[in-house]
Amino acid sequence: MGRSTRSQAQENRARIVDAAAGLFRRHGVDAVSIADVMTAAGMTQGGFYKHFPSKEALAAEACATAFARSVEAWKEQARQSADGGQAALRDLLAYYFSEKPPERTCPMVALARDAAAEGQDQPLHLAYGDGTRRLFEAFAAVAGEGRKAPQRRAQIMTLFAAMVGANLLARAVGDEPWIREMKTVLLDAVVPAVAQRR
Amino acid sequence: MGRSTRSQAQENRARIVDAAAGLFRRHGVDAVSIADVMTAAGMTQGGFYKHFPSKEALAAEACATAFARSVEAWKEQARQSADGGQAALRDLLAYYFSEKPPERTCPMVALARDAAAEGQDQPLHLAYGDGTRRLFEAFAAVAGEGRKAPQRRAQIMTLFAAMVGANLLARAVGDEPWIREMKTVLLDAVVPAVAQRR
DNA sequence: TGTACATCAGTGAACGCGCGTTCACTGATGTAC
DNA sequence: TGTACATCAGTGAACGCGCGTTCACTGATGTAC
Repeated sequence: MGRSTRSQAQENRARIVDAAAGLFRRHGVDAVSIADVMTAAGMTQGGFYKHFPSKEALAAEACATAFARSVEAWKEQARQSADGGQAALRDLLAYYFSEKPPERTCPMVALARDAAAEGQDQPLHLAYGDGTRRLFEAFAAVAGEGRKAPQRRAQIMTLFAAMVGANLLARAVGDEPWIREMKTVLLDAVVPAVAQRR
Repeated sequence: MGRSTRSQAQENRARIVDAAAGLFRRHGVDAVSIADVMTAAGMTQGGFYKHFPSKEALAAEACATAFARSVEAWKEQARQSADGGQAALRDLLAYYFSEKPPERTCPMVALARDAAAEGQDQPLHLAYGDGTRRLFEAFAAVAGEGRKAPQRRAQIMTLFAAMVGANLLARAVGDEPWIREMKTVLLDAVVPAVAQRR
C-alpha cells in the first residue's frame, strides 16, 4: 500500500475524527488508545501522525465533532416535533434520556472530565465550552426562550442543568428506582410546569 | 525501618485511604498513581499491597470515604443554618457551589466516570451509588421532604439534579458568564420557589 | 501526452516512559516457652 | 520477667505491559519538463 489520493487522505482523516468522536464519547479520551482509533478507522496506528500532531489535537477536534452531532440531532428532533411548544420540549427531553448507542452518549457528560482536566485555554477545553453553549442555545430555542418572560430563562436554565445532572447520575449510578423516578419527574412534572408559563 | 505496631499499621492504612480519597476526588482515579497515593500518605509504594489487594479495592474504599465526608459536611452545614427551612436549603446550595479545595470537590461529579466505567456489581460502582443516594437523602432532609406535598418530592429531585448538573458544567466549562448565571439562577430563583410551597 | 523524479499517506516495528504489581530483604514487633 | 524465634509492615528495586510517539521504509500519486 503506497501513497493515497489527496481526497482519499482527506476522507481517511475524516474517518479518524469520526471514529474518535464515537469512541471518546463512549469510553472517554483516556480509555481509548490511538491504536483503537486507527483500527476503528480501518488503518494502522503509524499513519496517525500524518494527520494530527498529537492525541490532544485529535481529542479537541473529535470533541467539537461530537458536540456538532449532538446539536444537529437535537435540532432534527425539534423539527420532528412540529408545534415547537411544550410538546417539543418534552420530546427533546425524552430523546435526551432515551437509550442510545454509547457512541451517542451526551458529550457534556461523557467528556466533562477530559475538558476539566485541561487548562482554560487548551483546545479541548474550548471545544467543550463552545459545544456546551451551543447545546444550551438549541435547548433554549426549543423551549421558546424569546418571549422574555422574566423567570422564563431561569426555568430553562434549571431544567437544562437538571437534565444534565440526571443523566450524569443515571450513567454513574445505574438503573436504581430513585434515578428512574428522577427522570420521570423531569419529564412528567417539570416540563409542563415550565411550559405553562409561556 | 522494620515492622510497625499493629495500631500504627492500622493508622497508616487509614492515612492511605484518606490520601486517596482526596487525590481521587481532585484528579480522578485514573490520573492518580499508587506511588502518588503512598507518597501523599508518607510511605513508599511497595507497602501498598500489604493493605489492599489492588488499586481497584482502594478506589472503592476511598470513594466510600469521600462520600461519607461529603454527607457529614452537608449535615454539618445544615446544622449551622438553624431554622431548617428555606434558608437552610439555600445555604446548603451556596455551600455546594462554593469554591472549595479540590480535594473536597463533589464526589458525585468527580467520581462519576470511574463509577460508570465499572460493571454494575463492582465495589466502586456500588460505593458510588450508595454515596449518591445518601447525599440525596441528606439534601431531601434539609429541604424538608417529609411534609408529603405531592409535587414537593418532584421539586426536590429537580433541584438536586440541577445542582449536580450545574456543578459538572461549571467544572468542565470554566468561568463563563452563562455558567455563573446558571448558579445564580439556582440560588436566587429556584430555591425560594421550591420553599414557598411548604 | 509521456516520462523521470520527488513527494508523502500509510505500514509495521521500535523506543521510552509510567504504571500496577511483584519480590527479596530488613528489622522491629509479637509470641511461645 | 527474660529469651529465642517467627511474623510481617514497610522498603526500594525490578518486572511486564500498554501507551503515545518516532522512524525507516514502501510504492502509488503528484508534478516538472
